[in-house]
Amino acid sequence: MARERRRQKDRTAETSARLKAATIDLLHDRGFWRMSTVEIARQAGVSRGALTHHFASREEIITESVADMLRRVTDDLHRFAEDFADRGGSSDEIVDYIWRMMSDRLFYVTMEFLPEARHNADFKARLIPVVRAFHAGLDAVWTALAARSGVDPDRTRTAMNASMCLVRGMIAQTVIRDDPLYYTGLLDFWKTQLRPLFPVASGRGAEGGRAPG
Amino acid sequence: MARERRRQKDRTAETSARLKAATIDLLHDRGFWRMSTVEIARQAGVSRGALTHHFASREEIITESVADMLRRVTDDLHRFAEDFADRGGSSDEIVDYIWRMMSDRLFYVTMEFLPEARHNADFKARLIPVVRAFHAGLDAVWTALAARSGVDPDRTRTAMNASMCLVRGMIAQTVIRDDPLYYTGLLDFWKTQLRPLFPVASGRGAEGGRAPG
DNA sequence: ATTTACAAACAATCAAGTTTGTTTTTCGCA
DNA sequence: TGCGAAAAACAAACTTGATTGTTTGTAAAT
Repeated sequence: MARERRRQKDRTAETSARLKAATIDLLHDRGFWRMSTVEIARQAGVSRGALTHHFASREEIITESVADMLRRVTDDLHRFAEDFADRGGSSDEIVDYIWRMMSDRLFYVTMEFLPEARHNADFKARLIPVVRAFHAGLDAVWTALAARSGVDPDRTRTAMNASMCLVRGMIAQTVIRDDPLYYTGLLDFWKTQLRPLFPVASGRGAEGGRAPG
Repeated sequence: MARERRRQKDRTAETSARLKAATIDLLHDRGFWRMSTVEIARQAGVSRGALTHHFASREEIITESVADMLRRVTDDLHRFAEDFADRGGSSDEIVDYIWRMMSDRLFYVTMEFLPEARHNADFKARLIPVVRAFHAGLDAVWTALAARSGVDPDRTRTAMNASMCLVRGMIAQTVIRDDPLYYTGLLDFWKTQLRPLFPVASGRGAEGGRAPG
C-alpha cells in the first residue's frame, strides 16, 4: 500500500493478527482437529514458514488465538455493562445480549476447545486466567443489574449465571436440533421467569425492588 | 472361561460389546481425536484385527458406540418416567435426575462428538434418529410430570427443556470451573424457580428430593 | 468345505516440527 | 549520515512419527 517500508513490529503484529483471526475462523468452520497448520497459513494468506516463525507449535497458536478472542469479548462485555448501568436496562435485555454474544461464534468455538481443555492440562492452565477475566466481565454486568434493580447481588449472580448456563446448553443443542421457534420459546420462557426477580424501577415506581418468592 | 465352545453369534455380540464399551470409555477419558483405533482394541482386550473385522471404519465404531449409549440412556429414561408417574414425584426430583444422568459421563461424551456432528454431515445424519428417540424419552418424563401436577403439557415441556439446557450448560462449565458449591447453588435456585410452576397436589408440601451431596 | 472370527504385517497418507535458505529491517559505529 | 553486520521476517524443503484402511494368514464354528 502506501508504505513500502514497514517496521518489523508492525509486520509481526499484522501477520500474527491475520494468523490468529484465521485460526478462530477455522476453529469455527472446520473444527479443532480437522484444521491443520497448513490450512491456517493458507486462510491467513501467508506461508506456513511464517506461521512457524511466529508460533512455536500448533497448540501455541490456538491458545493465543482463543485468548485473544476471549479478551475481545470481555472488552465488549465491559462496554455493555457500562452502557447498561448508565441507562438502566432490563433483565430481558441481558438475556438477549448474552444470547447474541454466545451465538455469534463464541460458544461454537468454545465447544471446539472445551474437550481439549478437559484432556490437556497445559492447554487448560493457559486458558483459565483469561476465562477468569471473562467472568469478571460478566460480573460487571450482573453488578450493574443488581444495583439498578436493588436486588441482592448474590442472588443476581446466581440468576444470571443460570442464564449463562441456559444459553450455553441451548447453543449446544442447536448442533443437533435446528428449530428457531424452539429457541425463541425457551428464551421467552426464561425472560418471563427472570422478570419478577428484577423489577424495572422506572416510571410509576410502585415496586420497591422486592419480588415475592 | 466356563464354555469352551461358543456360538459365533455370541462371540460377535460379546466382542462388539467390549469394543463399543471401550470406545465410550476412551471417548470420555481421552477424547474423540486423541483416541485411536489401536487404543480402542487394547482397551477392549482384543486385537485391532478383531476391531476392523467387526467395524468397517473408525467413524463406524464411534457412531455405533454412541448410538448404543444413547439407547441405553433412553431406556433408563423411560423406566424413570414410568416409576415417576406411578408414585407422583416432584419437579425437584426431575432436576436431580437429569443432573445425575447428564453428569454421569453422558454429557462429557456428548461434548466430544457434538463438534464432529457439526462438521461431519454423515455422522450427524447417523446420530439424529437416536437423539430423537432420546428426546422422546425425555418427553415421556415431562408428560408424566404434567399429568401429575395438572399443568399444561406445552408449558411443562418448555420448562423442562429449559432445565435440560441449563444442566447442559452447567456441565460444560465444569470443564473450566471446578466449584461444587457453585453448581449446587444453581440447582437449588432452579428448583426454587420450578416449584411454583409444578405444585405438589398432595397436602404434604413440596419437600421432594434434596440436592445430591 | 466353507464361512466366520480373529491376528498380524503392510502400504499410503498426512501433519507437525525442524532445518536450511533468502529477503528485509535494525542498529552499532565510523 | 552512511555502511556493514546481525537479527528478524518470511519461504520452502525435509524428517519423522502416527494412524487408518487393506491384505494376507490361521484356527474355530457351521
